Amino acid sequence: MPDRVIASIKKIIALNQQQEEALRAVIKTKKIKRKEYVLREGQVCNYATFIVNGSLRYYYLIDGEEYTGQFFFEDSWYADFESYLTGKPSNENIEALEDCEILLLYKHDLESLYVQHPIFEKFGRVMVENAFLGLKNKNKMLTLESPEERYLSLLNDRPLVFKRVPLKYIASYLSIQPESLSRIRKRLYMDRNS
Amino acid sequence: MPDRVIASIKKIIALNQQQEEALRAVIKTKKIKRKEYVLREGQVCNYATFIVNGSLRYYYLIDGEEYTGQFFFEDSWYADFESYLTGKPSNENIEALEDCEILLLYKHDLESLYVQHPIFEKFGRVMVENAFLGLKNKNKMLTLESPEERYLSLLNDRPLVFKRVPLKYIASYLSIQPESLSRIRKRLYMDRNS
DNA sequence: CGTTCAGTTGACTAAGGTCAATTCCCGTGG
DNA sequence: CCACGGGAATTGACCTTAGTCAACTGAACG
Repeated sequence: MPDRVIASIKKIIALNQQQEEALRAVIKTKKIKRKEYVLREGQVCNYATFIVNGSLRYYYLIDGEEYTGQFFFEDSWYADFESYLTGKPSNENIEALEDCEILLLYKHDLESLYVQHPIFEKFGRVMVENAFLGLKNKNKMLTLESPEERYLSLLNDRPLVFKRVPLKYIASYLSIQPESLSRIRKRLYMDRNS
Repeated sequence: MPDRVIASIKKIIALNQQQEEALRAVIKTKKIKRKEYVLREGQVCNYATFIVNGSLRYYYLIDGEEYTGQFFFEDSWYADFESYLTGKPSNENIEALEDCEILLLYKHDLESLYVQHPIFEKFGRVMVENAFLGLKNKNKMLTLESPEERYLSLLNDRPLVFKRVPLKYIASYLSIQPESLSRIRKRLYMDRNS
């Protein structure tokens, strides 16, 4: 079952037999059910999560409102790097949207790997870079696009999201109200047939 | 003149005499005039910039429109870490808002410092973390606050910006049109006196 | 003194927010 | 297997506010 995560890492760095074994030795597997949490705010995110099956979202809770930051599906990684890097408690909640099988790679173990096999440092660096890029993209989306454009971009770029995520979370991710998302969809539908 | 940058770094890591000398040896100083550029899109940002005097902003140019990402004043650092970390050309333009004295710490030199004095790695890590935090904060501002609230937050948190940055760039930073910023200011002013 | 550009103002439009009501869908328990 | 309950999604009515385009003002600079 950890084969998938090995394959994922091999897309970033080449591993020899020995390195692959070292990695396998520290990977923890875990199952969580829909609506359960990988991480709750207040906890330190001292691991990176790889999704084997299922989907996750993370959100902030502010004044009782949820603000969804991102969705993740199988074969992808996520960690709250703000918490991971600084060791401070996270203010993110990472929730399973579907039943999940996930793998955990603890910071402690990854740092041991760095020492034994420095090639893993590149992996760590790429993870952080990707998180960076993700944030920048979301920033761009929010600054450059109107709510309607954001909806269309998401529909175009990640149609899978609409198959597997409830609309209210998508609205939250797009920074609009569910009612507005509903109207945007209706408007686009009606425009198309006129 | 590099004393200020030394002081800034010492807030993050303790330096002995030898380490301080090694650092001084690689710091480059530079002066740029208002409206000149530290970096133009297409160039690789292979250095971090420390501002001794003056102010900078960075912006993206998209369809002929400028989107201001952030402002920086004396005693602060900036780098496009997306470009810095990946070595790819930047799509940011870093422009002087006022005449500036800046210091450059090249990636090449910083990496040599890592080897000679591993303590500098912490400095590098903290720089990346701070950039991360900055992005997250901007994200939060854009998702959680209305244009008016963004204006008020900026006014409250960084009044200096309003003393030293033209309103049109502030509008761009807040992701609103200059006309709207003008009306927001008027509205707030009139509400206060009624 | 005139040119230029930042900033403001006006008129208008469109789109998203809010609150309330309704419908739809799905899972659970009887 | 059906009925019911509850949350998700939609719809309606109304309001507020930002965007757009155009005109005007004002200040800085040569």
